[in-house]
This record gives sequence, structure tokens and C-alpha cells, in this order.
Amino acid sequence: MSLPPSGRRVTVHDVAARAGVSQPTASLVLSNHPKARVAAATRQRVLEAATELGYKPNVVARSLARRRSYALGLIVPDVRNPFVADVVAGVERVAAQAGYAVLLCDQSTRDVRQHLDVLLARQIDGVLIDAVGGKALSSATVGSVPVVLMDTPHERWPGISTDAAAAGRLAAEHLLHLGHRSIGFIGPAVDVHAFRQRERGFVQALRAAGVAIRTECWRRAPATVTGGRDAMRALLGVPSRPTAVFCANDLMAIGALKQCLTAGLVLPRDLSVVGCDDIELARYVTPELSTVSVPARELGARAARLLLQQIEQSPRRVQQSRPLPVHFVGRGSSGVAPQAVA
Amino acid sequence: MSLPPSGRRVTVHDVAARAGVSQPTASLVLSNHPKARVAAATRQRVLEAATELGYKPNVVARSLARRRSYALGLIVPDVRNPFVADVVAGVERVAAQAGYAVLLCDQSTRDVRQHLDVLLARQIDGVLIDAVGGKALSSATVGSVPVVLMDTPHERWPGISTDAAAAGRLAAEHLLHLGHRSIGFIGPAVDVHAFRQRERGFVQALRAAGVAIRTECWRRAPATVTGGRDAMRALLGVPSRPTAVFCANDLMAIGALKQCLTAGLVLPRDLSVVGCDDIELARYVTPELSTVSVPARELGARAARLLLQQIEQSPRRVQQSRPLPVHFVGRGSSGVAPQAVA
DNA sequence: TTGTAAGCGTTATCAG
DNA sequence: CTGATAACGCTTACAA
Repeated sequence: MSLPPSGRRVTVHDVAARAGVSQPTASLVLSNHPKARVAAATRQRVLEAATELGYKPNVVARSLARRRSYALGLIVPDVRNPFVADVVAGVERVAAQAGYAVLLCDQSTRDVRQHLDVLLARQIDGVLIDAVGGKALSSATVGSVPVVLMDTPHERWPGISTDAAAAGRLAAEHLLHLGHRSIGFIGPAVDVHAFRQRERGFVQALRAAGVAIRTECWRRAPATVTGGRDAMRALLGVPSRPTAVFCANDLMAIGALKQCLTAGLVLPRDLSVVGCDDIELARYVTPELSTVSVPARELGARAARLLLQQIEQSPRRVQQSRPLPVHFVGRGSSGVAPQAVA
Repeated sequence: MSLPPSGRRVTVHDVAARAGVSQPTASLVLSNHPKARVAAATRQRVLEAATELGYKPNVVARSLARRRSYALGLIVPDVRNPFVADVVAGVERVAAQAGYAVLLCDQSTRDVRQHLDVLLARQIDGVLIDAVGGKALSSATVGSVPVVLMDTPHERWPGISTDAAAAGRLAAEHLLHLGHRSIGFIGPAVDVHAFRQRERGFVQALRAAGVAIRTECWRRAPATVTGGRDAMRALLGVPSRPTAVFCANDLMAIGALKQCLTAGLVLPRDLSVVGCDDIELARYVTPELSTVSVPARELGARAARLLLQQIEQSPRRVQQSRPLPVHFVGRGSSGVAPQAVA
């Protein structure tokens, strides 16, 4: 029946030959171009030939000719952070449904610039960058490929953000409402916008309430579980320790929580801990983590959609969308402040 | 100084022109081919021209010509599972260092076959598939591209696995050693080799010890936190419930643990729970989760290396490597069996 | 050592 | 409606 061309993969050429049409004609019907004006009979023959031969288009060749790769770059800080994994999942879904491949780039491997170089060389149609440090972008060169930033507002490129300042504020208001006045903070030193804003929003709300910032209760640590744990260990050592601590993300908060338990504290009686992100596991630690819920998946999905829109209706002006709303989720790790504060 | 070709990206052609050499010559030095015999002076000129123009190679064009894309496909069940995220991180690192891009494919989006079709059309140089159900592979067609499977032994393709049977066995031995005789299990129904083997190893060890399998204590649920939670809820309802439960992964175990606490049990006094994977957060739940440590990152890294090896020294015979060792980690969620068992 | 010519598999632009 | 012909940007013989 079919003539499997020895060895080689079957190309449009083979299909055309078998259907008895010219190669470009075959191409026309196979890439079912909207304005493909081709006789029904011919189209039929071509399609038959294609299925008979088991024709699969070569996307690389197509990319070269069309100067479109139908691939997206996705640069993230660290896939192993559950929040980031959610973002990735959101991106992947939207991209796949639109027929785009996702090239995953983890910053633990190379820095943003290097990743961008690689991605550009691969002719990706657009790039998504999640939570990158401010400086890393300034020197970045992307030519004319669309970029969409996640949680990193930038004058040059559009982006989708979550309402990080509100997240900090909500955490502060919650703690203030519970009567806390001696409050600590644990966050990373990196220059990542979302983290800074979370901190800012937190600080501003405290200030607005007339609560003094105790600098000795402000701790910097990597945004990881162990970072949170270590920072909390240090924090528990300061004289007249705070009655509540806000951590810049849930991983840190979970580490901090654990450290408290290890130190024999009873939560939230002795100390309130509040996180940020609301990763799935936040409600599975003990006590359950009070936190600010941030829509990670949605962040990824929206960013991906925005990018696709940029790519496909290219020179359209992009209206800056408002940040995705966050909301506080009260659980067991936070409670009313101890009455007696020296 | 430089002549930035209007609009267009700069190509080898531009570089050649500027250096006053033929285009293929420029290509030769730029793709620094090992056997590129080209005069030092010429090479120099070409390189200068390249940097002056800011030349970046077009990987798509190169891929078409070389019939090699320097890209890998990575198909995973769900990036949001921390174990999987670790695997992904391992793969990404190795691939990036070797100059390969990683196309991430999540099975929550499409099934394996569909992902494979897309990947093949993109001319990827190889595919990594993690923990796929047995049937999904049988119908898969990949032509001649190398495939490496993770935790999914298969007659047709090489792979790297973790010692899943040992994992189950270790969990069983631990519980038996603690005196448990009435033991339950929570695992997914899916036909994924690693899960099956964990269960098998567990069952065999129990049988070997003469412990009867109580089928009413054998629960199927999705391999997620909520799956584990729901299964445990059901399990707590059975008459004369088991004194210990093994969960096929840590997510399920964490869900199960939580359900126990919610139900007012005191662990490990009332019930012992053991997980499998040893994700980072296992030691941050309360009580800390006893589990079997499985080297996720290493699994990903090894698989990636094996795949690269297959790609680069293609027809070399692949020696099947032995499974990656696992080890038991005793923590607070498991303890000696209650003396009195009706 | 270098340049010429051909090709990788598609798509796009034209005449016929 | 169809079929040459020419790109797309790079690699790779093979001559010069």
C-alpha cells in the first residue's frame, strides 16, 4: 500500500509525489491555511496520501520558514518552590492548549541573562519571567520578542502581578487586630519586587497603626524552609521577643513554625506566625498556617495568555491590568496577643 | 562602526560580508567545528565581525541543517507534586549544562501520546518520561528518537528507576519491627510502576512475616494530599482499625496524618503513619513524617545523563543500571504498636 | 585554506 | 486553482 520512504521521515515532498501534485500544493493543504484555495478533489488526495504515509510536519522547518517557533520561554526562580510549581502549571496549561511548547529555565542553573540568550537563539516567540531581581532585567536584551513579567512591574515590559502590598497589609492588619504590637518579620534579602512589596505593605500598615518597627526583629534569610527556620531560631534569641512574626512566604513560615515547636513554644499562645502564598501544604502543618492566599496558578495562566495575545496581535497596545487580588486566610498559627507585654 | 542590518537579525551572511569572507567560511569558524581548518587571521576577522555586529546564531536554522534540535522533551505526571518538581530540577540542571533545552510537558494537560506527537514534530533529540502508566507506552510511537524512562521499567527502552520494592519493604519492616500486626495501606489506583512496586514490596514483606492483609484496610485514592486525607477518613471508620498505615507517597501521608489529627487521634500513640519519597516538607509536619527517602533529584539527573549519552553516542549498547537505593527515615509519625489489640 | 553549490523541510510569492 | 521558483539561516561536501 503505502510507500514508506526508506529511513527518512516522510516529508511534504513525499506526500505530494504520492498524491500526484506539486510539493507547495501539498504544503498548502497540509498546513490548512485559511485562504487555501485548492480543489476539493486535490485536497482529498493529498490528505489521503498524508495519512497513508503517516506524515508528521517538521516543526523546525516550519519555524524557519515562518520565523515563528511556537515556543515560549519560561524563566523561574526555582521549580521546587511549590508556589512556583503552581505558576509553571498554569503557564504550561495555557501554552499547551494554544499549541505552544514551553522551554523551562530554572535560575538555579543559569542567570536570567544567560537563559535569555539561549532562548533568543532558539527563536522563541515570547518569554515569561517570574519574580526576577530588578537589576537582572536592566541589562537584558531581547530584541523585539515579547516579554511578560510575573510579579515584577517594569517600565519596559508588560506583566501580571499579584497584589503583594495588599498581602503585606492584610497580614499586618490581621496581627494588629489580634492585639499584637511587638511584631517581627522574616524575608529574603533579594531584590525581588513581590517580596519587597509584601514587606512594604506590611511595614506601612504597622506604621499607620503607630506600631514601631523593631529592627532587631527584622530578619533576612533565603526564601526557603530552612531559611525560615534559621531566621526564627535567631529571632527567638532576641531579648523580649516579638509576639508575632510575618514571613514573606509560606516556605519560610513553615520553617519558622517548626522552629518554634522545636523550641517548645506553644502556638499561637506564645507566638503568632503568618505566611504568604497559601501553598497547598500550608493547611497541613500544625498548627495550620495563617497566610495570605495568592493565586499562583492564575498568575501563570494570565501571564501566559497576555503573552500569547502580545505575540498574536502583536503591535496592539497593552493595557496594564490591575494586580490579582489576594485574601487573608486565618488558620491556627495566629491568635490574640498575650495580655502581658512587660 | 558596525552596520546593524536594518531590522533583520544579523546572520552569518552579514558577518561573512563584513569580514570579507564567504558565508560558509564564516559559518565554519562560528560553529567552531573541531576540524575547522581555517587561517588564524581569517578566523580572527570573522570573530571580530561577529562580535561587532552582535551575531547570535539561529538555533532553528542550525537544527534544520544538522537535523538535531538540542532539545529534550520531559513528560511528567504533575509538576506540582514536590517529588516531581525535584525530578524536573535534576533534569533541567543536567540538560542546561549540556546545552540542551527542556520542553516541559505535564500530563495534566495532554496524555503521553499527544505530548509525544508534539515533541516528535519538534524534532527533539530525546525524551524523558517520568512515571507513566504502563498502557500509555504500548501504543506510543517515537520512531528512532531515544527515550529514557524514569521509574518505569520497560522492555523497549532504557530507564533509571528507584528501588520502589525496597521502599515498600523498608516501610513494612519498620512497622513490623515496632510490633504492628494490623496494618493498612493507602495508594493510588493508577497503573504506575513505582507505586505498584512500593505496594508489592510492602505486601510481600508483610506476608513474609506472616501478617494477614486486611483488604478492608487497603484504600485507593488519588496520589495527592486530599486523596490521602479522604482515604484516611474512610480508614478510620472501619471496625477495629489498623494500628499502622503505609501511604504510597508523602503527599498522601501528609493528608492522612492531618486527617488523624482532625479526628482527635494522638500520633503515633493511636496510629502510626509512614510515607514514601521524603519530600522536604515531610519533616515539617507534626508529627514529623516517618518515610522512605527516595532520591528524586538524582533520579532526574541520572536519567538526563543517560539520555544524553544515548543521543550523543547513539548506537552504543546501554547497560541497564541498578535501581537507585532508598533508605528509611524514622521520624515521629510512627511508633510502637499499642499493646492491646482485642 | 577558502569559495561554490547543494540541501535541510517548510512556507510564500508569484506567474501560468 | 495549480505549479515553478525563491526564500528561511545554517551546515556540509566538494572543488578550486
